[in-house]
Amino acid sequence: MTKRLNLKDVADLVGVSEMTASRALRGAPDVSEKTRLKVEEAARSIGYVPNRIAGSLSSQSVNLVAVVVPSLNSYVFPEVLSGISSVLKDSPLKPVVGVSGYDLDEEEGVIREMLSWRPSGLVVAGLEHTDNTRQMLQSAHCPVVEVMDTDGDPVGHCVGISHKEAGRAMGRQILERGFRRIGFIGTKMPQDFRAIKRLDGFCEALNEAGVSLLDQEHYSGDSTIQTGRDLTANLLARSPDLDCLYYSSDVMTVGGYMHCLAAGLSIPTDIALAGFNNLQILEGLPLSLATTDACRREIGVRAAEIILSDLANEGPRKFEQMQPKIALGESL
Amino acid sequence: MTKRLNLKDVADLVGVSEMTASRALRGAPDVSEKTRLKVEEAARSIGYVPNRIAGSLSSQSVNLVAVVVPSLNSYVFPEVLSGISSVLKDSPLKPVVGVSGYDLDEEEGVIREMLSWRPSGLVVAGLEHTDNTRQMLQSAHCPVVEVMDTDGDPVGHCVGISHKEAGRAMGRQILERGFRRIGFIGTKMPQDFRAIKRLDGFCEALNEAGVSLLDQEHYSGDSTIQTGRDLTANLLARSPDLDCLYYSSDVMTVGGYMHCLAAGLSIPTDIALAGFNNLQILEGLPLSLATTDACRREIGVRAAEIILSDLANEGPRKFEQMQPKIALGESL
DNA sequence: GGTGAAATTGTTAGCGATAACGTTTGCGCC
DNA sequence: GGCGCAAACGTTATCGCTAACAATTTCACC
Repeated sequence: MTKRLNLKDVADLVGVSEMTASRALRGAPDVSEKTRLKVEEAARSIGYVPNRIAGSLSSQSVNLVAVVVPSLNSYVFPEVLSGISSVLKDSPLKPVVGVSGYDLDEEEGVIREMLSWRPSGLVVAGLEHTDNTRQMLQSAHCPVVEVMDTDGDPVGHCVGISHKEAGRAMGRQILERGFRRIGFIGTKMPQDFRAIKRLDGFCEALNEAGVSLLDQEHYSGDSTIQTGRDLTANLLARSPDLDCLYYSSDVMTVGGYMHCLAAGLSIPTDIALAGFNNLQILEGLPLSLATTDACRREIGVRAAEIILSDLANEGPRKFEQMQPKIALGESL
Repeated sequence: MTKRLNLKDVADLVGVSEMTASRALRGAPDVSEKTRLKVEEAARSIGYVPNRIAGSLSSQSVNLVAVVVPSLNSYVFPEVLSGISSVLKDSPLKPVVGVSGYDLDEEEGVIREMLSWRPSGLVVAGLEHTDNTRQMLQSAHCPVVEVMDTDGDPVGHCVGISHKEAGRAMGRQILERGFRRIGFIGTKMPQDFRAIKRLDGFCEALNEAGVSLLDQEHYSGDSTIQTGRDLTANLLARSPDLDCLYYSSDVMTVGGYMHCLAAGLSIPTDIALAGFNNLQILEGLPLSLATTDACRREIGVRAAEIILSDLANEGPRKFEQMQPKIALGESL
């Protein structure tokens, strides 16, 4: 193991002060071109990597934006991330991801960990948090954006869609198409607040038309095609007279579709299917499945933009509600 | 905006020294239970979040493990991450993810950024790096594990599978089943080294039997079902006499399957399909598709274990080659 | 009560960089 | 040559915390 390199090593090699070396490497002004080149060359030659821990402590600024999401396996959040990254790419900031596992206590821990690095911004999925988390977000010395959901009481900025409204809209579409014997397949309730809200809105729409949910199935953990297929089989075995199924996620809907393919059910004649999110996996299927676009990428983009603008010029709290679009496809 | 809280605020509130407060909050020994409780209570009451930047600078240790992967959209790496996380969960270390976008220059930047935070360990996917990256990894003052691939010359520890061997094995299986008119669909070559290696091995196996690849299609960017479907359609239109297709990823294979469903082709009679990775999306399909399990989770687990053990007791460089298992399914 | 060792608390000195301000150098111009 | 200003470079203090060591308190036991 060789010596740990620091700025002094570079400075000494060139024969300048640490300050000059620091300025040169950061591209700060007040350094002659000649010196800058010498310093850069020296740093490269010995393989110096600046110590951002020291730099950040000294400058009281950290070029990171914390992003806390429930899961990376869900096909949903990578796209939000991608939106965030695309905006931050043109800034000095970098996203750092934390995963909360759909657990508010774990979220609290992850957010505490994140904030302990004093990031320049924090993006967190969802509006539901523990009291401690809310206090931390309140007193965080950086812009905070709560994303995905607008049905609730945000602590910081907020960008998302109304899941309740999304559920209601899909309910109306389904009714409008004449379906009346409707089932639901979704995540186990305590875990996914947005899925609950969609189901709430969905049921409201049905109730307004005097229709009620006939049957439902729940699961916990990440959504998978297999789960969707199995639960669809269960549900249809138990309630064979259902004519339409609403799923809390497209992944599950695809599973339902697979069940239908295997069981020889035709869609939407035998059974209609509708999901949520407008995930990429829907593209390329022989049948286009009904879904609601959750504006995931756009939410990420706006979240990052809000952080940048708040950092540039602290403005009032923003609350932006996007309008998710239903794609009816051929499955309704 | 309220005052930025620091350790002194907590210490003053309790009436102890910063050092005692620091020890209490870190759970360090040499603090009376009574004092510890008072300090913890005080910290909670004012909402103090420790500043890990300062802490890490002072203690010269950072409880982070950097993980650099090409993409988070690919369905592949989240599972490696999950393996890493499951192991680190029982340690003080936390994973931090960086995304290199299948670009070695970007990888260099991401790794430099990561190392500038002086992490306790670094996991990076792949053995191919720029010269600068290799130098950085060489002189990094933390354990480095290169994962996924064993066909090459690792700088640090290495855990993975031989993609060349995996390709060869699948080639043999395909030949053994009597297919001779074989096509390939994969990522554009410069981008994905492991896909190249699989194709190399695959072709070697064919050549040994006097068979050669009849046709192929390439794409760039992330693998999607749609792309798989489109390229399969293209390829079969151009070379209708193909009897078997090998894909560089299961996602693409699923796309191929979807094309067959839509085009009324029966598998494997009309056309046989084989992919790679053994992704979760294969589960629940009406037809089980041939694939090779890439041991993704297990690789993540071992990588994290190696970091922990290296940290505990610097040992010799490790090189671990896992044996991927072929699942023939019903598509060959 | 005095003693000594253990338990607990405090003090000092950095960690490696940068902000802020001070000093020197370069150089045009009278 | 000397003045004055700007560019280039250096010095000092500090960011918030912790390692290492010093000082104090506690307390069992004679």
